[in-house]
Amino acid sequence: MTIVCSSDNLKRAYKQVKRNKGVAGIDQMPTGKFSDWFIVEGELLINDLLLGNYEPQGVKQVEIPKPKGGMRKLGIPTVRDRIIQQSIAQVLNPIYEREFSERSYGYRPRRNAHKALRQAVEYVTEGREVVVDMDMKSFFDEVNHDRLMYELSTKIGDKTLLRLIRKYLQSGILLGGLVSQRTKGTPQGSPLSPLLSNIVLDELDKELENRGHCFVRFADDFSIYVRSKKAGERVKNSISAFITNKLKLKVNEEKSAVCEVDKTILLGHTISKSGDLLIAKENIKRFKNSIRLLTKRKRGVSFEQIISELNPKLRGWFEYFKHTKSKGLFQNLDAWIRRKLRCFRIKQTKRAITLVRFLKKHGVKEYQSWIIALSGKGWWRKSAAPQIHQAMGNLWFREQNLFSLSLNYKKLKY
DNA sequence: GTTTTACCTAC
RNA sequence: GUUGUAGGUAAAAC
Repeated sequence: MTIVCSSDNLKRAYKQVKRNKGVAGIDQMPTGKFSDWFIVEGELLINDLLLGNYEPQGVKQVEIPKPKGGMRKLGIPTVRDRIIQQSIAQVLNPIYEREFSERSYGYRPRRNAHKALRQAVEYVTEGREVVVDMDMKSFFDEVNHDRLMYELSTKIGDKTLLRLIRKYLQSGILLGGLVSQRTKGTPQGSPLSPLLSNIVLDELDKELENRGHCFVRFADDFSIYVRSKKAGERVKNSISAFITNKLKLKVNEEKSAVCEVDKTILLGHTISKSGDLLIAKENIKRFKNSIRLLTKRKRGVSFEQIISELNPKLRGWFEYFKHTKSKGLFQNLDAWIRRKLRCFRIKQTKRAITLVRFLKKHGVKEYQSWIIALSGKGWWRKSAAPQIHQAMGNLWFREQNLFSLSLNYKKLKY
């Protein structure tokens, strides 16, 4: 079988699974222990795979909270199955990558949300200011195994490999088959499922292309850009019909809508009619909450520690949203973060005398220090006082190496 | 060149 | 007995 013929493929798969640092599956074998196990049992495993006798192990069910509320059910395969699936994915990927649509951006090498957004912005600047947002209803639950297997058999000649994939489908490890059907929601978490979802939805891409639509797709979320509301409704209805009748998938009618481009969210962004990217409100709220969590006073955590925890977060968030038009927002957020940190720092002093000593050390007059220290204001009110600003100015934060959203934003523009 | 860490998005 | 997969970005270390 192609996936295990070269030991290099298996090794690469193992490295990838190990790098992801996932937890152990139901057999309790952690990623790090697999190589030891493989030395002893590997030959048997490969033999089973070659003969088509291999049976997948069960999945571990875990629920994690979704960022937008609700829970997401995950089905975590054992490390062994993750490695096998990963090696299958490594073989299938190059085969399918060649023929996938240019407008499909999720789960693919050299493609990402930014490229999808850039394409969407281009559509908008061409005057397509109405967007048809389509949402699939529990996509993985609805995938028809026979359709998928047929599609795979047109590209994959290896019968043993096809049988193995079918086993994964049937055992509910891959797309949530019988095992998960009685529960609500779909377990995800298999290395192969993103690729398979692209294979299933490639048919949709091809149809949209044939009809000449301007669209972007990221996983099961896709948006079609049109010039008028009327055209939008028409497109929505006919694509909806195509999805239910031809693809045998379900459309979530409640979450699918035709609306003005600046009233919908795509990949965490909103696009204005002038073609500017803006950060979606929900994402700003979520971001501020996570900063709040970090700057909540924790026992025995130093100021430097907080900054070093804050920086990667700020940088990561900035990296994702740096292409947006956010000069003012970034400035406001910077100011808000600095105030949070001032508040955190003066809270650390606890007593008035310690606060006075701290302020004096940072160049505030003794008399002024006492005024603020003895004022009845709470910490958050105090943190905005001029004395506090004098002791911990914007420049001071730069010396502490606090990442600045607005400074980095300026840096990329000029 | 290799490794690690952190962050973001989608499911 | 508590966090999966894929893609991406940055930083650090050797």
